[in-house]
Amino acid sequence: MNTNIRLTPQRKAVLEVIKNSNDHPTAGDIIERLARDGYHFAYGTVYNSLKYLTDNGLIRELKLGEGVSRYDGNLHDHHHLQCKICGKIDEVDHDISPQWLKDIEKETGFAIESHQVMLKGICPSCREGDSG
Amino acid sequence: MNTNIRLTPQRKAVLEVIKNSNDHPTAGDIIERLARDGYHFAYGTVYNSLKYLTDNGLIRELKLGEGVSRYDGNLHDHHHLQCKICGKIDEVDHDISPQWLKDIEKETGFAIESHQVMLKGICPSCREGDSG
DNA sequence: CTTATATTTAGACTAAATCTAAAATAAGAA
DNA sequence: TTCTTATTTTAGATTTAGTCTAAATATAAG
Ligand SMILES: [Mn+2]
Ligand SMILES: [Mn+2]
Ligand SMILES: [Zn+2]
Ligand SMILES: [Zn+2]
Repeated sequence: MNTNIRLTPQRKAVLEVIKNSNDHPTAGDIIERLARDGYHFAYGTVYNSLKYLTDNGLIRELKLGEGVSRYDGNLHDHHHLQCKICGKIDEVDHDISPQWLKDIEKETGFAIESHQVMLKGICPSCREGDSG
Repeated sequence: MNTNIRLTPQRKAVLEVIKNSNDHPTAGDIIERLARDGYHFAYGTVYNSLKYLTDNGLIRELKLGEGVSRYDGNLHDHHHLQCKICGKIDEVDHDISPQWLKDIEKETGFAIESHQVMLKGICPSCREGDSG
């Protein structure tokens, strides 16, 4: 981990946008929000900044299986729950049992370094008036 | 679920390739293997077939956060473990606690329909002679 | 100030997947 | 069978997310 983090104006602006969002924005969302704030950075710069901030632990990159990366300013360990209908992403603070992970390590011989639980379902507002 | 499944020669060939693979191939891998077997289908046909087979429950589509879909002929509920170094994908039969899911439903109000645990780590053969 | 290193920029490029419109195939009715 | 309709395949264009490149700019070190 790099102790000497260099926050250029571009990186700072990207970080701010993410810290001020709680909807796990994509790179595209972030570029839009930057533009709304008057910042017009090159696409490559935004992607480089996202990589830099992720590599330095200031944000988290989420790959929820949509084919797009999302970014998260919430650094606590948590999982995500996405609504199949409206796409809304909710957070889950419960973590899975450490024993479960140990059992899998024993069984597979892998050294597990990270795990992510991706849950899909129907959110409360989409459940209202559903026909299923 | 559709009870009237129509297996065209193209769909049948794609299904065969997946059933004969245990490495969770991508669409690209599948096209390569089809070519090796003498089949030269249009890209669109292979993608359409994969969608058709997935929608009809004959195969599973996996999105492990690589930006590519993989396909799985193993229809039993299971999770996946990928090596950060060589990319190998292993299967995990342990399932997470149903109570854990119920707790999350109660807390979030979501009706959970599916869940996938994605584990990352270092596989046994990549661990041999590691310097970390 | 001068040189080396790091970063940004615009735009070309890539890879995976989807879309389109025509051609081919299969199914159903007479 | 023949006519008609629905489904599927095909080749190639298009889309989307992201990476790469090389020049320009900014920062740091001597
Ligand atoms: Mn989150
Ligand atoms: Mn599997
Ligand atoms: Zn919803
Ligand atoms: Zn490995």
